[in-house]
Amino acid sequence: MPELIDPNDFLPRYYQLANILREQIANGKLEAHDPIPSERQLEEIYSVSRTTIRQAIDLLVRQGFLFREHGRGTFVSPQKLQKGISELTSFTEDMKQRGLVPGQKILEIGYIQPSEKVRQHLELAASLETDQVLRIERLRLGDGVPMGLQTSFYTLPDGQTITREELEEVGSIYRILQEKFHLIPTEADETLEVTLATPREASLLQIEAGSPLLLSERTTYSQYRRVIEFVKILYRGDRYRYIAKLTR
Amino acid sequence: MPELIDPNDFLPRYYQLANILREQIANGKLEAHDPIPSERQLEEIYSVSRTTIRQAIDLLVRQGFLFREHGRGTFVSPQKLQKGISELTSFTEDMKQRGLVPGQKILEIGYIQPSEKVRQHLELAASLETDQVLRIERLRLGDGVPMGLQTSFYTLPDGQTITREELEEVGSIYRILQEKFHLIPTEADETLEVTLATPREASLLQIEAGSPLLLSERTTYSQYRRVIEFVKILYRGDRYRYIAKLTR
DNA sequence: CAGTGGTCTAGACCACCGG
DNA sequence: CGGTGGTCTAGACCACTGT
Repeated sequence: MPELIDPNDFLPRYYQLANILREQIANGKLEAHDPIPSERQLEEIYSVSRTTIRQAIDLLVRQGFLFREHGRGTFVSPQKLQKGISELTSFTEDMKQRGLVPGQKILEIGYIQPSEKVRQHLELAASLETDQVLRIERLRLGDGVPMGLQTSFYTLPDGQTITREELEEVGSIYRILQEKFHLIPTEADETLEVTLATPREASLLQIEAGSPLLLSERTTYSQYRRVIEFVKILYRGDRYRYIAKLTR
Repeated sequence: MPELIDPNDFLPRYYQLANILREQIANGKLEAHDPIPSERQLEEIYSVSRTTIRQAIDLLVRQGFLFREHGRGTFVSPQKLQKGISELTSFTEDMKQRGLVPGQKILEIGYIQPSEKVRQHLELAASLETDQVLRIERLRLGDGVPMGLQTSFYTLPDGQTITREELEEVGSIYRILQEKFHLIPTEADETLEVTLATPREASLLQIEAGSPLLLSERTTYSQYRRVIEFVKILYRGDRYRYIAKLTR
């Protein structure tokens, strides 16, 4: 017998229904390419309107769990690579998803005069003001070994800032941004390219100078579509692989 | 005065409305962070129901043109990098989006016995059958200069195939897949990593052996969530940059 | 408080697919 | 043809935001 929808639950009904269906996919009650019940049948089963049913199915289609075929039905998608792909994640979350223990070594934290490139990415006016920008340079570790060299830039509200002690204690800047500044990263533009390690980068990453690196540059936006941060990460070419899910 | 919605148009109303709003963003009538009219106002203006309005707005939100704030309104997103980001595109489309003229030189086209890796990506049973797989190796050009070396693998229905002449004439495999086999690429899983050019790769790409390359491996799925192709592209590290849009 | 987006209902007609 | 998903209507109540 199917789990039911509780109209008094704090979760919306379409969301409860999506969870029920996702659960049935996860535990194998529904297998890849199986049809799920039709929208009219689901209306009967769960006593919610078709609009709500469709809202739940829409969500699962966007998340990649189901696909529709006009005139035929709605079916379970075969799940390929791990889920959570092409989602906006912090380095910390990224490592956890890959099954590695994230770590960091803070190399430098302080205010600098931003370069033209950094100013553009942070959307700062090209003024003569001594716009000071918080710069944090960290060696990022996965299971204790160097995975990448990360340099991030922030413009924080008013006289507020992030200290080395805070960062060492909390570990994740995203957590600080969310809890202290109520900024939630919701979107990002990222570019990836290849580059070669300078002597300094090489020694920090424990590789030879001239080794190939994967360079990621990312601008992250808040829930209000304002820039939160600009981040450069140099990943060790031999240890890191980028994963993306594309749709049409 | 706003453009209007034609109930007899072959396009659905929510889609027409989305086009109208997208146009207003494109031509600057609506600027970044401007509020658009409220959903009740849009009901009045365009004489469609609120459900339809919301369907149009949902579409634009997913496409990154608008964002909502509960209790405040719906606003225009600042557009950052060029559109079409993180969408599933063929090499041909990718080059066009970057403003380059796509080109190709077919190096080899024929049937091979797939390696274990290729067989896994194409989801072929690890049987003893002499599963023959179509392999196409092409040098891909942008504005006439080598951008990447592409090797793709296909399992096509029955006795059907793709010939060199066909490919040379049409230019894009995606067009052949769509027009001849009615297969529409709708989703893909992609990984990116760094590698170094072998002597053969280097000479084809007109770079020095040992130069850094960006290696993309992609499995593409049809509208029925079946594997269509497995593609490897080696991009010249000095000429190609990968662009992605991430959401949360 | 009034106005916004978020959720939901109970209908309706259409376009597409299969037998 | 009956069943499927795709679109659409005209309402309703709720949760959140600002003043």
